[in-house]
Amino acid sequence: MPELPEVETVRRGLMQPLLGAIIERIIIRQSRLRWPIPLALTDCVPQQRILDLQRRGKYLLLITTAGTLIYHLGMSGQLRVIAADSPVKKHDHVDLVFQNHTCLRLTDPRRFGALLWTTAAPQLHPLLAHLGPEPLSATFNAAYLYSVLQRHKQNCKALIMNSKIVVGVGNIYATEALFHAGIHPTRAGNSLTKQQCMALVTAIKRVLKHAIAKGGTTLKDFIQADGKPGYFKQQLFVYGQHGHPCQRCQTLIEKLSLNQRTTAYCPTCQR
DNA sequence: CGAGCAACCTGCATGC
DNA sequence: TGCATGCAGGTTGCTC
Repeated sequence: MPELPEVETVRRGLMQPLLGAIIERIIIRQSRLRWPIPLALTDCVPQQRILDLQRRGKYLLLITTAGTLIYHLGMSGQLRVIAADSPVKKHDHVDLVFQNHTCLRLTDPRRFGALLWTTAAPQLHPLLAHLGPEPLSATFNAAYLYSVLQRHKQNCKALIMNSKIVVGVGNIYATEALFHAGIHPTRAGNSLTKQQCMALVTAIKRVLKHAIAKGGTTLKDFIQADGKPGYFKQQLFVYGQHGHPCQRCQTLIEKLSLNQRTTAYCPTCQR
């Protein structure tokens, strides 16, 4: 489900209901996600207060008095704040129950998501320690991207989706950003000029900011914390548009499989 | 070390 | 209607 804009949308939606809430207990119905959910959570989280809600890449960090809960939504994860006694449906794997009788419910049919715990600074956690810069930060700029891409001959789409290079850019937004930058997805990283890296950085930032402003992209099941869909889908130029005319030049959008992911592009606009 | 790709899961659309 | 197939927003970790 989520790329960076969707996770950021979820974070913003959860801020108001969760900040300051005190955890009463955690209910783990299915611990087998991407990694096993640490059962120690049962003892660690009761009585802890939620101090902050942060995001690093696609990871959502629930900072509590005693440590940090690290959520990842994988492909199909959803987080919603609902009444603690709401009926439990299939794939409702974890409830973080609060003293005010609400709960943060994690639902994840495909179970590619994760819920982990650390008492250290979260950025030191093995999953977060080697992540690249945030795409919306000043650290992610043309000079940086050019210097990194110079060292790789892999196709540029795989490189911008590599979280060691830059976090948060998944299949939808990588596809869209390459269109807006006029770069063909199969181009080798080390073949891009400085100007193209500049265009790509600009396009990534623009697409992500725009998607956040629209509340993310709802394809199938993504919903915001308040249960509403995201509205970015209407702004997609190439993702899912193969067979349709390019909005810029009318050439039919094509698709190919790259790094085991479907990639759409305009053969005229992207070179 | 980099690059390619299998694997982890379930649900859904499609075609026979 | 039923069944097989392929595809889906992510990421790690195995091979070569």
